[in-house]
Amino acid sequence: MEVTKRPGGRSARVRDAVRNATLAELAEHGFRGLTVENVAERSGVHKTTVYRRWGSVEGLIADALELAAHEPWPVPDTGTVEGDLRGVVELVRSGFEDPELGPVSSAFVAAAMQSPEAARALHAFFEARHDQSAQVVRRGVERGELPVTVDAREVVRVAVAPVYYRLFVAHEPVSREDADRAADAALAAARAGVL
Amino acid sequence: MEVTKRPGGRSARVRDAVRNATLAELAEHGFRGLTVENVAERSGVHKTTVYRRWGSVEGLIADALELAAHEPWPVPDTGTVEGDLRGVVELVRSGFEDPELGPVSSAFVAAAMQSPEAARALHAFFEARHDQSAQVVRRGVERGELPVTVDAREVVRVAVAPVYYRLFVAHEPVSREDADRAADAALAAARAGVL
DNA sequence: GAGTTAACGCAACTGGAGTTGTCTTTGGAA
DNA sequence: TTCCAAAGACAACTCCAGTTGCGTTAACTC
Repeated sequence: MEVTKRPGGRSARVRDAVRNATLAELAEHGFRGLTVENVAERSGVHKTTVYRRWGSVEGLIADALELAAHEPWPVPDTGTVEGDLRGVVELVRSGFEDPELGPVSSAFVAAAMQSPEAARALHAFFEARHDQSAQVVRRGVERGELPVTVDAREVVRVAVAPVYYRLFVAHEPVSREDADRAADAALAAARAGVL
Repeated sequence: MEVTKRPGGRSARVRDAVRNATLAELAEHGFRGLTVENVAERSGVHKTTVYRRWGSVEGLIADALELAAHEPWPVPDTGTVEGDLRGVVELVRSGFEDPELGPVSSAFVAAAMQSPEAARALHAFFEARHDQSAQVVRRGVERGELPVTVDAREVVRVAVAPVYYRLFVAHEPVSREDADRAADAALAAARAGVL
């Protein structure tokens, strides 16, 4: 994306300013409170510029999302699949509890439900996340803790799904125990050979 | 909710007209395309009235959601837990593929992410759904297919979660096989005693 | 069946999101 | 250095979601 003919200097500064402003606004006011005008004012960039380059709030979010997708994320390494997978799920859960990251992450999910552009960006984001997280499952297979037939990415999906389901669909609280149980369930299914 | 001092006659007609118009608009244009003005015009009710009684688009959705929560839904009865749980998950999956129900259901999920009011309504909705669906698990326990210690509602959650996760979070397609696998995974975990 | 008032209809208004046309700045190439 | 075009700034405008004040209708009460 972003086929800019002038990547240097002012354009780059503007882009960074807008991205940072987007994240800051998102953290403060969430997706509902995100407006192009506020982002423009906060970044010091004129609103017409933001409209022309990003088009809308969804565009802003899609752009910020691409940034986030490239950021590395700390895959746990406790020595056992149980510990690692629990760690991954707990990382997800606690991320949404964080007053800084929580609103931003939630905004991403919300935006993707309304904008195909943001949906594509979020899809790519999770594609990357699944790949990274699947590592803990693959290590488990290498250690002989899991059958070689397991679909590592699918195990990750099944493990984290209940957390997202509770948060964004059923709108129930998610405790640490809930997260652990979800990880354990995915693991049990993998051991039983259904994943 | 809805402490109406004049539940009869005109007020009731207005309420029904608006509810139906909301569902119709939702089915046609989805959550993004839902506006108070369109609902007002379609229902033949003046927009001021809609604004005063429902407040906003989210209010309209929350109201429609309460209706949906009370509607019974066909819990499968195939004779085995496998069949029943697969049936439940497949019912969820196919529901979102349905050109009629799909957009409406998706709109509910989307609205709940932006409005506490809709979130509460959706929470109640899933509370009811979980209760009804848990029946298939309880029957499995009675038949001796599952240990008596299982948390029936939790099994349901883990079973359907991957479908919602794929659809609304990771934005991946969900095949029938994916749905079956999710049901099987929850079942395997239940048999292993982790749910 | 007459009075009361909750609920609805109507029209005019407000505010802010998004657009358009034009001028100015500046990055990059010759 | 010079030049040109891409990208940004600015102001003025459009348009529509949401509001307000007031008149009208029709449920409920006695």
